[in-house]
Amino acid sequence: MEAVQTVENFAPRVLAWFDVHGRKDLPWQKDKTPYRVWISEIMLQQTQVTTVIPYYEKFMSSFPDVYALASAKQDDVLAHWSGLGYYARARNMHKAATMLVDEFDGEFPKTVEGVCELPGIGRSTASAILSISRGVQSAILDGNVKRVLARFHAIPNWPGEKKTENRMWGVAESYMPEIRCGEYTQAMMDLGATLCTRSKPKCHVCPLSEDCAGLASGEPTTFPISKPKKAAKPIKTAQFVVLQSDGKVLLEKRPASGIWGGLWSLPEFAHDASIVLEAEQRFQCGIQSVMALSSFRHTFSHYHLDIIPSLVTVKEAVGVHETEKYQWFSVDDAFTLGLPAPVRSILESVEKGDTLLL
DNA sequence: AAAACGGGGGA
DNA sequence: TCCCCAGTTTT
Repeated sequence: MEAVQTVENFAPRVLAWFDVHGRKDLPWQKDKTPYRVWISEIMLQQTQVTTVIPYYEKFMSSFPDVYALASAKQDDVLAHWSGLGYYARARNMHKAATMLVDEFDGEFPKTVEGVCELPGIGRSTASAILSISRGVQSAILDGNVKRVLARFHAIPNWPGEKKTENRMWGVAESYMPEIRCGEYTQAMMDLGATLCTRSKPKCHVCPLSEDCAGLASGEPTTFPISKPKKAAKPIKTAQFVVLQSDGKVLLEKRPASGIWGGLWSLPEFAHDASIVLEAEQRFQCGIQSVMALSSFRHTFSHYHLDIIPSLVTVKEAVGVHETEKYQWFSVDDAFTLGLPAPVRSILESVEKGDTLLL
């Protein structure tokens, strides 16, 4: 037995389902002019159907056509948008209306490329408008369609990846039928919004369930796979001490490998260590004063380091012997060495005298 | 708390 | 070309 010829059967099944279960009496489905469909698509990008309906009705009665919208005050347009969010889209829409009137003679462009020239309209929205209002054979790829296709093919990649998205565009176009284009677009949106939902999809009544790879996998909701999370970086904390004596600061040479390998850094203390106790113990010297410097976060590729720097002055450098590992430098000389960026920054603040408190 | 959403705009 | 953003809902 041959596998089901999906490309042949996909759209007919979706359309047959739509004929029975699809929504056909929404306000923007009455008089499907490009203008009315356009406004609905922009509103629906960000809000559920039930919320959009009253906004749409009011918007249409105030701005019944592109000329009314183009000649409206931006404030008035924004007032009609108030509560929908993403106000840049209202501004884009208003701008697009003036462009349509001034440059397109009030007529919507006939091609996807042309419609995409308008601000706020990209490939998917352009295809939605043209297929629904004019029957143009051009596929959409909004969140609903991405979910349906990702499940149907058990696509193992995140749709946010350009490569994956491009492949999905190819699939979407390949399923776009030659006839009933507008209804097919509507049907795919309805399928995603009412059946193939993010959680608890109603696979048992889905017209595509028979050869849905996502369902076959047993875990359809794992598709589309979610954004790869960049393993929340651990946060480490350390105290960095600028030990200062006689105008010089003590630097510590880092081991050749690992973080900041071979660079000159500042002595580090555990975040909960007492500066005074720790410094006297490690360096056998009398502390004269301790001043806090501003704490800040340094981020590595794999963790955050919260740095708590302080400026510690000692009476004499006695007890702090210079070794391979520890050496005294004037701040000016220190700047000529290889220093980790945060250490350089701490020394700069010391040089400027940016201490916080005694 | 984090991801999703569709397109714009800056790196 | 890639990445981040807006502003709200959903998970």
